[in-house]
Amino acid sequence: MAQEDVFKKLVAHCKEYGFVFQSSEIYDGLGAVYDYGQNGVELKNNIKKYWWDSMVLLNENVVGIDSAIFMHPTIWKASGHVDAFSDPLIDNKDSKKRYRADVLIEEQLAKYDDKIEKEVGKARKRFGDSFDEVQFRETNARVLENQTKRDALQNRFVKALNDSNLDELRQTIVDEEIVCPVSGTRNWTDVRQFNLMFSTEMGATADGAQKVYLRPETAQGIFVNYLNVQKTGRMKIPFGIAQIGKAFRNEIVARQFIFRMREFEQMEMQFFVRPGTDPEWFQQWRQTRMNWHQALGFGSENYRFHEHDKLAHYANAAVDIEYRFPFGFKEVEGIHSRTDFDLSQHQKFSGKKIQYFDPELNESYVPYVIETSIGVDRMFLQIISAAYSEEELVSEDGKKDTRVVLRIPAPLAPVKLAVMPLMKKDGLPEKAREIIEDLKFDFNCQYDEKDSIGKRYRRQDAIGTPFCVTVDHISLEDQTVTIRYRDTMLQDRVPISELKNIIAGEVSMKKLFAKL
RNA sequence: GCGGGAGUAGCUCAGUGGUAGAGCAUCAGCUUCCCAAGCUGAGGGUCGCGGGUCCGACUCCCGUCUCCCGCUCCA
Repeated sequence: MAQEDVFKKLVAHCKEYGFVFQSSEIYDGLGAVYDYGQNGVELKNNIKKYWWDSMVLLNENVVGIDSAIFMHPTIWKASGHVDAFSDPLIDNKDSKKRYRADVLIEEQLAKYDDKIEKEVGKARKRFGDSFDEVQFRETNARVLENQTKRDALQNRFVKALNDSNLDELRQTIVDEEIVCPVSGTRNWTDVRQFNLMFSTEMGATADGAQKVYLRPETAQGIFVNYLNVQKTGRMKIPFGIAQIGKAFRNEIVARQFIFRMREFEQMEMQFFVRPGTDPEWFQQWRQTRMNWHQALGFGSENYRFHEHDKLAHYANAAVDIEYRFPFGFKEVEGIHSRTDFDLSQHQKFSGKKIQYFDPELNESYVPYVIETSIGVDRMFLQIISAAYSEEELVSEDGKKDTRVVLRIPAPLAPVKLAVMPLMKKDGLPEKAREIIEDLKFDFNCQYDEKDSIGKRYRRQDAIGTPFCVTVDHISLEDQTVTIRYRDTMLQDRVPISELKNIIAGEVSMKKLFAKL
């Protein structure tokens, strides 16, 4: 089966079995926004619990917070998002290629530099040791001509950027006769500004309102609370702050189902360390995080690290953990060494001292930060992708058959067990209800009496229920039931009184933590 | 945002200028009983939405929304 087909089936399966629906579907939907259904929300909550517990419960030096989505607008200036999240884009009408207008102009500046360096290089070769480079640069006609053009372009470019003058940016591209590298033409569209941050207004009256942004990442909520948590929690470096929350990005192109959404959820942990120890903590967290992923048992060969060669403005090291999705290896989690960039920026913009007094060193410093950042929705998609399988079965009498089963790790499964009477009579339904009454406070249970028992098993397979408990006539005599396992389809007969223990052992998060 | 393709029942799809179909799924009843597809019956669609042409539009035209593929972007 082709991989795209697998992906299509996944999307269909997610809808058909109540995992993921398109947002506002009865109104034709809303682009790149999705809702989680009755089973999806359970799986999602379990993923968050797996992460949260592995961070906050398992590490005594990691604590959690829940910061607001709205934050002071200056935070986004300090973080660099106001500048970096808004790109002026221009399309070439012939090649249909899109470029960042500022990048095109920067490349043009580089071309002037190349021309100048070429002249200088030629002269150096010609004159050898006696070459006076400074004088050459100041006097050579060709160098001066290019330098003048370059400076003029530079000034014009900076002014246009500062004024956010998009027409001027376009005119600059036209005047410089910049061509599309693909089509070679100068048939450009207008320059348009894409702001990747959503904004709204706070304050009821129009004149008193201030522009606020929906956070494009949860990290800043942690940084601006660094002092609060460190002081009130009496935290000693190294320590971490974890947070799970929604973030919003107005993506130009948001596609591939829930892989890239405009409203998404992040699970982030910022780990504050002594400057200079950041490389070793970076190594440690990258391994810890990989272990967390692989503990789910989907096969280590399906994961890999992807080292960044191009680093974001705040980072001195960055690596992604990628999973082999049906559409290729894609990022699920990022581990970034963010240096002291964020805390220093907030120190600068807020005017508050954000430092840690290290008693061992007897000095104060701005801590360095190692960030682990994972998308809940991507993790959800990763698990569904990994868990989805179509199996060919051959029954005892040789009949061929297929089943669709979600092999979700039991601790993450939306429904832990289904209890069903073998037949809808003779008191079996009542007995089944009785069992559910006893277990429903411990596990998410489902009752089903409709259709044949085999069909009911398949329905549970399709949503990844790890255990099916069946009540038959023997149950009424000796208080035992059969428990059928999703992955093997095998059954055991066990006393009803032991059900709780058996299932609890299998669905506990401890089962996963044991592998960390 | 550009180019290409698509949108008919919960799902997969058929249909075609003349009152909307199938299979599966759902629900009710019966039957069998430990691995889907037994019998009987029922519900469910203003054919993505809006406009136009026409006596008449699911079908033709225009617009729009959404999805898929490619480009582009990705902290």
